[in-house]
Amino acid sequence: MCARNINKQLTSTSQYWLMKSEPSVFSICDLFNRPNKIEPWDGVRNYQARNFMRDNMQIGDLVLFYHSNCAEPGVVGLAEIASEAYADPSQFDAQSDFFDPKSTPDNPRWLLVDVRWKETFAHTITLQGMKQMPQLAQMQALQRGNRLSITPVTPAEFNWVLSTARSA
DNA sequence: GCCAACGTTGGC
DNA sequence: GCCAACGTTGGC
Repeated sequence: MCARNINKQLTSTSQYWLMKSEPSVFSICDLFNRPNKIEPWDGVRNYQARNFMRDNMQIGDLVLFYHSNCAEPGVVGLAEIASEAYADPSQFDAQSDFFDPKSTPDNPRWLLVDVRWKETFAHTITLQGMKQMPQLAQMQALQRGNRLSITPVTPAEFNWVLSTARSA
């Protein structure tokens, strides 16, 4: 076993995540329409978000799928982590917006995981609504100034959002 | 489109 | 290692 795997076992902290996507770029409907409903989550270019994928995510972890930078920002559905972290191919593609000339296949800087659709909520759990919920007052994704596209979610927060979505 | 907040870059 | 300049995110 390599050091990284040992580290992952020791430091794994979350089974639940919130992942943001701009629906004009990639929405939960786009995920639903993918073959096998799976999409490689490419384009993450933030070290903290990368480290979550590399060090803490595990296959089967559940994901709150969040639409950002749109008319009604909020959690729109549920997905799951469907792969270990691996090199993001777009970093090697000179035609891609995500091209990184400083990265090499021998030592890739950026990783991704595959994400699989599980559920699309009947109603969006809006950012505005979540801000009113005392149960979510500590939720990392809701803290002022937070811009991370991937954040851990506690089991209590996750269960609250999911039960709210399903009872709406 | 504005702009606050934040991350990254690079000169020194 | 500091920090100013710059780029990006994302709510509004």
